[in-house]
Amino acid sequence: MTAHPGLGRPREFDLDVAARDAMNVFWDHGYEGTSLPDLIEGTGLSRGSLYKAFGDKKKLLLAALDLYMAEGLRATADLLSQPGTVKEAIRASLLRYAHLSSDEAGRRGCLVVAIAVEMAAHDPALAERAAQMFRRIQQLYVGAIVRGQANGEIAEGDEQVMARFLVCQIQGMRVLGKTGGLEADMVALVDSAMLMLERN
Amino acid sequence: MTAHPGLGRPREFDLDVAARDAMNVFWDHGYEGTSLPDLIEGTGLSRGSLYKAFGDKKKLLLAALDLYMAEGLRATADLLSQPGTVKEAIRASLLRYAHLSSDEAGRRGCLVVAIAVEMAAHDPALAERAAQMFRRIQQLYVGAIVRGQANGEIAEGDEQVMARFLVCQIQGMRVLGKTGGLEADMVALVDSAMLMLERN
DNA sequence: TTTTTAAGGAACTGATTGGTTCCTAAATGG
DNA sequence: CCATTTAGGAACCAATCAGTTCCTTAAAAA
Repeated sequence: MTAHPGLGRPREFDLDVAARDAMNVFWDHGYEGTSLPDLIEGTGLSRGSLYKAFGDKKKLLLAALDLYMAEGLRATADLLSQPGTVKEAIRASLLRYAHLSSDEAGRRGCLVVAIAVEMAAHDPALAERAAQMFRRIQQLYVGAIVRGQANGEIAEGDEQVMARFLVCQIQGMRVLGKTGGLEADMVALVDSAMLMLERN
Repeated sequence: MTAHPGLGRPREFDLDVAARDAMNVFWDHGYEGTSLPDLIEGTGLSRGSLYKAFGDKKKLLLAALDLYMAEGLRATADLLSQPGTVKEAIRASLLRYAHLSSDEAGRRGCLVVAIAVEMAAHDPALAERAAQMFRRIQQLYVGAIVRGQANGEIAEGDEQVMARFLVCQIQGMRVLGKTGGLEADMVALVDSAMLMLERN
């Protein structure tokens, strides 16, 4: 779907750009709340082009979701592999989520959370997609925690449970941020969660 | 609107029952995902009766939300005021949320979270309603934490931050539960969160 | 019984929904 | 230059949407 077969008129728009534009529309209005005219306006494409490129509305959401998840995972992975102590790296990644859960960004919320809350109960494929995202973030933190435990920075304990706990805290911040919280309050939540790594 | 003025034909259905029926519909399908026919089927009422009693779809959602929040707050308040140690009471209330975030109940999720995620960014009144719910749960936990600190059960520390932390953990569980988690995993999250009260 | 009030239901509105199907224009490979 | 293939857009589809209006029916108060 991505590579041009070489024959016939080539696509005049970028699939990734279109998916990203659609992502922003779904992000702001959810799935049911997004109409085809919304997507047309957001991408600047026509109905025909959109359907030819992505199939239908649901498949377009999946493409947008994959883009969103890949970028989110990359951002967290980058922060967790930063030089310095492991705890500093973990805190930095949590502070990013705190920032994303505050003020305007917080009000906008997280696309994965929005789709999980809106659609997971009715759409097993989307539920699995969201669960996969949560698991992957968890594994990123598992890696950091294991490193921290190895060098004595982080208390012993089930690394899966500790990582899952951080993921839970992150998703909680994203929900609380929907009603517009101050970043200072979110940072306090991060500091509370960091204590878990001290003593477990 | 609740009390019958005494003149004219009295209402043949119970407002609370109708609001509760509507609550279940919104709960399962969200706001945008709920159509008027859905509400008619769910309540067993007609369009005319529904609009005469509640005004419009949004006001019906508010009535349903108020019912949901009142019951949720009462359940948590009850568990927190149970005899025994304060920590046992807090744990019991968190275990209730863990149960509500597991398996089928988890997949169904929380109406307040659903509405907050779907509508808060676009509807300030609903955002405030959800924020109010989060604040009230937080204050319930503040009361318990202060009691626990007074008798030495719970570590010293900012009771508002500690309570907010628990609320954040609760909302996180409800998000994770949307993709269908095991209750044992949720209980492990509760135990992790309880550690916060030990040492802060 | 009469008057007053509102419940309940049916019919209808204009707008919009997601989705399909054309047709024309254009860019490629041969 | 020509044949092939697809992009892009316009017109159109049946279905459904939230919401309104009107009318009949029924219950209470006087």
